[in-house]
Amino acid sequence: MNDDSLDSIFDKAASGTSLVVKDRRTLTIDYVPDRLPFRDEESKTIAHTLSIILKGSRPSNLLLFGKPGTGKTAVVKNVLHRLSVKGEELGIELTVPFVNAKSANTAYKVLHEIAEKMGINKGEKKLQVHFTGLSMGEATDRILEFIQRRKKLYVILVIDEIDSLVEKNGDDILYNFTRANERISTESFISLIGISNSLTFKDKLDPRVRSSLSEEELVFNPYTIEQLQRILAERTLLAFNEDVVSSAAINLCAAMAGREHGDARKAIDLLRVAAEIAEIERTNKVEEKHIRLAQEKIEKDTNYEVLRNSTTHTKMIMLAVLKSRNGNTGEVYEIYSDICRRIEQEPLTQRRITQIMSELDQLGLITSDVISQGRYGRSQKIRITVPHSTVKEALKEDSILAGVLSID
DNA sequence: ATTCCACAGGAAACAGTGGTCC
DNA sequence: GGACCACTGTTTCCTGTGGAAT
Repeated sequence: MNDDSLDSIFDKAASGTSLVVKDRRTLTIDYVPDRLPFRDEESKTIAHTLSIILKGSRPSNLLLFGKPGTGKTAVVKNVLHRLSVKGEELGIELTVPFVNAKSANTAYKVLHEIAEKMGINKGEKKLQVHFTGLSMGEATDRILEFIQRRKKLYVILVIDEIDSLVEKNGDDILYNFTRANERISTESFISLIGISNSLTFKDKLDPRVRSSLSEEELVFNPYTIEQLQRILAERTLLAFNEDVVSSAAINLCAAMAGREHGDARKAIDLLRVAAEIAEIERTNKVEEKHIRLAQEKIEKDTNYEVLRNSTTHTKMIMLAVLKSRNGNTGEVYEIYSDICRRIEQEPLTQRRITQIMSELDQLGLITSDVISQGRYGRSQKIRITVPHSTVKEALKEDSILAGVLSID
């Protein structure tokens, strides 16, 4: 590629023009305001439940279930956006803090995030919830005190990925919030919307929390391939220049994402990466081959990034699995310990290694089958599921491990 | 039927860090 | 400045497990 073409690429980037994409943002966000992600029934049910708040001024809680990419979050954001507008028109003071429990991955962080979103931390110093230093009880008290003092404030607290919060931290925080209204003596109140990827998470809840939290429940089924096609067609209209994306490409994209639990987010991501590939090729069409290349690229990039950003010990375990002959837990641990010795690092305990391996399994970087060898014990047969070249490439970037890799 | 192996994985505790409160 | 708090990563201790060997 000569300098002229490089210049023209930068010029185009600076002017924002592209042969393919006209609005890149609509391919990177989950939710486009005022466009329901083809979940009319679900949207109406949620709106109906929340309308109680406007009409009758009393709290109501709601639980939503569904696999990732089934539009739960988008629907809630959409409905809440409209509710806020309506509330404003009616002169009702409404606040809708939205917390993702996967990024705020401890109970305390959730409280901190709520305080941030509600603007508590910008107000009176005595009520602020700093990101550490307070007890859980004190942090909860401050939030409730803030709500109490506002006399008539309706809070609709949305906790996304609520199952991951409960799994890691128990349901204490949910207990506190579902009971909070008993402690508020003014007209203010809190309603709770929980969004969960797992249907079974309710079983882990205290019965009192379960009964008040699941006043209303809604299950989001995976999108069908036809629905995915409609979603993609609509995004294509918003994001791409006219006649850029072939209908065959949209169909393939929908079919690929449909195979994996009807994940709309994945479908849109696939389209975005395909568009990037088409742009690099400097064509003005996104076709089936771009979708297939995008699928490969996404898989490779994700694995590579996960590995590259892992700790040195995690990388050493991957290397040990790579080097092991039969992939038994014992053998892998021995090889790992040997690598540690060679680079003069203290090995972690076998218990910790088991834990890291189960994390790698969840990430899909390795798989393990339990095999029983009778009197010779039970073990796991561990295999790497990503191309070995990807693993080596990612490991090479670690200065500590580069030496070990070059010897072998 | 019992023993025994080589683990898996839960629970609790600990160390170190970084923070607030009084 | 000492008491207290939460978080992350780890270790220690312990119980449970499937099936070949005895």
